[in-house]
Amino acid sequence: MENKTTPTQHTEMPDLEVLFDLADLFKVFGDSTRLRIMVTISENEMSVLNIAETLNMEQSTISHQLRVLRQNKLVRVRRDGKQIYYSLDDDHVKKIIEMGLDHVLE
Amino acid sequence: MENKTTPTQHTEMPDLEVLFDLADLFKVFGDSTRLRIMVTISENEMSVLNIAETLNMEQSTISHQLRVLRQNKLVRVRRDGKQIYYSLDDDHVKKIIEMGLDHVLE
DNA sequence: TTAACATATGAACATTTATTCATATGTTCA
DNA sequence: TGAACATATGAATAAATGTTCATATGTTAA
Repeated sequence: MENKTTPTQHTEMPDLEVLFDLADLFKVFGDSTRLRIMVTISENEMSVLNIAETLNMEQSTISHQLRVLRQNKLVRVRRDGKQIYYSLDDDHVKKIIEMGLDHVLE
Repeated sequence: MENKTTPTQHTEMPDLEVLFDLADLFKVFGDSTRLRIMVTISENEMSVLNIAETLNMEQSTISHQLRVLRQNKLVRVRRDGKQIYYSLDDDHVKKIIEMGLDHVLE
């Protein structure tokens, strides 16, 4: 637990480039399809087709968005035969989503 | 072949509408100008012009983005004479940014 | 090898969105 | 009241982005 009474605690301002990267990260979370994918694979890994069926969306759409998630290192990939299974990369990702949910649901 | 075996229920999947709201929230964080504004006013409230000067951007740009932040209840507003002072709404907002920073900086 | 399936990708299109310019609204003080 | 200042806003523009369609790549089994 943190004590909020510290009077003059200044967090350093992150420099410009970091803030651009941060914006890019949040941009990835700022699309409902990607969010739904992340939530869908947050507990168990899933194949691309399985995700597409679950969300009732085109395989192509899911694949495109999975690439975005991959490029941002938010998902893990595992190939098994013809299928490719995706899962959330780490609990960090889940935490970010939950943090946002807290704000939305309040 | 739509026979989906019941998944092991861990956390409940947030319903569709909540995920849309969540995406909208992250969308707000997914712009570097808005992020810079939020970081800038995270410690001390600031007038619009002051923010614009600090970030070296047009007053109009800042004002437009402040409206977005206002509409999403991420900032607090206080008028004092001609000036209008903005500050971050609560520590929740700061937490979300810090959580994202953790991921970006790792 | 070929057929069937699973996934990825490029191009086109439509939609969203951030910024700028010009101007409106609102406030203070002479 | 009017001038000067601070902020907000509408319209226009340009850039970014998500989805779809068609097709390519990659894998397995016959």
